[in-house]
Amino acid sequence: MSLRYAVLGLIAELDGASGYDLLKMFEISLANVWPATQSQLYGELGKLADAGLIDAADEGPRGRREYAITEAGRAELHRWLLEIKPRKPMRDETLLRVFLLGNVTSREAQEYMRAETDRLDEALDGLAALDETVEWDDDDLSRYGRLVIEYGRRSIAMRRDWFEWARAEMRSFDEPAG
Amino acid sequence: MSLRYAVLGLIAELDGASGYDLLKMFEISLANVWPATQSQLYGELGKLADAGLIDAADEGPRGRREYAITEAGRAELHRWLLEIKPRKPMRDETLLRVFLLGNVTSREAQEYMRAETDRLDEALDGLAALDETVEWDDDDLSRYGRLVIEYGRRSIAMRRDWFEWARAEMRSFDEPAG
DNA sequence: CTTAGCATGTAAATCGTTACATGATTCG
DNA sequence: CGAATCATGTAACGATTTACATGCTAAG
Repeated sequence: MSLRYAVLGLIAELDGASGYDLLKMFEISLANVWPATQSQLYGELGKLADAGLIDAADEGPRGRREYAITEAGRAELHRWLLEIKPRKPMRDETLLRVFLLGNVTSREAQEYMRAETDRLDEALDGLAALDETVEWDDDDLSRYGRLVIEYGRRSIAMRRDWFEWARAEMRSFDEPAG
Repeated sequence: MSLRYAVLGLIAELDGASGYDLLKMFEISLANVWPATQSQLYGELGKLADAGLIDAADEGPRGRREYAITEAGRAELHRWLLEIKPRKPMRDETLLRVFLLGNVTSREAQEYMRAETDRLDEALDGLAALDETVEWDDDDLSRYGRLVIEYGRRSIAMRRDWFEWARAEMRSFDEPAG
């Protein structure tokens, strides 16, 4: 159900947005936190309107249809944000690989870890460069968005350090058990 | 497609396992990295067998059917582990909430962050306690599993620190922009 | 007038979750 | 025998991905 609230939340912050607007918004902001395709988005807009959580305006210029959040929508969003606790474990494909890394040779496994460390180093450099060019506004989306970006940075840094540490650990796997 | 390789990888490491065995294995090991339901598992076993990546033995005692990985399966697993790079962004419901936190009052948002910090502190305590009781074997699954557990610990610690930091940042949102 | 960008939708396939259904065997 | 555990499967629904299909409008 999370996409539903991602869409509802974006409509609430933009107030007056078309499916197309939201799609662009997803690309530049939510993409790394909760990706969504165009198909999914338009489908969700229909369901939200049916549920009375958003109002759809009549068709404008190019068949454009603007949506605005209703009072019921605001209440539902508020409830979801504060009262519903996420409890589903996140899927992490990289970790799944590490978990199964006993299926390749120790040499291959360590090389894999080294490549991942390098990749994350590059990602960190990229983020640092980005940070110098982006200008941040003072609206809610930008302010909370900045916090999420910093989360991303810390997350990458942690992964990088872990890969380096884990690779060192793996070197001891070759030695006879002690 | 990841579940496919999770199952294939587990069969490779256990060599000679039933759907039921794999299900139990998922619960105690992979659950936090790649959860799967019983339905999904049995479905995947059928598909893997159809694809010739695993061999199904005849029905044993209670309708039990043992699976073993084939050479083709090993090759495919090896390829996936080392050559396929994960590129899909991970979905993170908590981050989605933070992103949309401009939709509640600043007070509510900060209280939310504080609660999350506390929750993660508890999780860290729980992990520390667990670490003292669990005994680790010397097989691949245990060794790589231990690395994954450490990843989990670092991940939680990072999240905890970030929530604390972000909450402090949010206090400045109330002041007039500078 | 042609292209790029705006704008919306539908179809098909796969993946994931929940629930239901059934039967065999072991242990007390 | 009755309960717990072993063991497998199916049905239905919702979420996600990919691809296709269509038309409008602004700018060069």
